[in-house]
Amino acid sequence: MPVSKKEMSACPIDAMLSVIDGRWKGTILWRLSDGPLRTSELRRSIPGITERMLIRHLQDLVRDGILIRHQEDAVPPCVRYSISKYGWTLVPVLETICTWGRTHLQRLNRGR
Amino acid sequence: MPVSKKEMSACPIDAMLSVIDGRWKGTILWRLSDGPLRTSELRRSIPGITERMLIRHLQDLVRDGILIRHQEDAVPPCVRYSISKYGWTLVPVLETICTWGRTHLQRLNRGR
DNA sequence: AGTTGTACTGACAAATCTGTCAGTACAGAC
DNA sequence: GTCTGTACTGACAGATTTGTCAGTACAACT
Repeated sequence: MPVSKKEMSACPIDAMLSVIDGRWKGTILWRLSDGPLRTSELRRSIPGITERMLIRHLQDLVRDGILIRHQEDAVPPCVRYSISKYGWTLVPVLETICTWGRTHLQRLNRGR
Repeated sequence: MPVSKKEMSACPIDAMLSVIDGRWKGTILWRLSDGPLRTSELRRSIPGITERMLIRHLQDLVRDGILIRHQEDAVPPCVRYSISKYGWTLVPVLETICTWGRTHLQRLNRGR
């Protein structure tokens, strides 16, 4: 049995979660849904994230086909990330998740 | 900065994922969406899960208000879990996740 | 009398994920 | 000539999650 869901079960729920699961992936996609950003712009727009984690998550998302990496061959390097056509199919799902999450947060706050 | 999303950020996406995140939680909810089950029935219906993990996840889900634990005081003990009214608001979200996950799995299979 | 089944807990090992730190190569600013 | 910024990699520590194993108390069955 796989220890992690990332090792890919045939369960569609697990398959979906393996794509957005990661401490910062939701936030990254959220930022990029307003338009493409450079690596350093993303880093500055997400308080608390480290460069290392940002790049690891970006690579995951590119590998899964959600993001596209545009590199302009220049010095200093200039890399821009954008949501792919396929990635856009994920955005409405994130919005559904977000809507439920918002009511959940309200429920938690009412609870005390 | 929290190491884990479980420590509760204000991000609605993270809040939602913290509820269903866990190696087997999706599967547990999936099984229970067909109706209440006893602990041991759940365990037998989910191949690969251990009793320890099942119980840990069940307790999380009860704590989050998603499941209800019905105990009949009898020997041997008889405990049944069902999805709460609040938990049912989560089910359509899981279905959305599942739908996307299914197309994602198809895409992965076409890719080789 | 020994085994099985029920629903759980506690202690701990193993796997995985996240964060920290140093280092790369080059350009432009000071 | 030193410092800053760019986009990354590699090695490793620390945290978190998952899995393994033993143990509980009682009843029913053989």
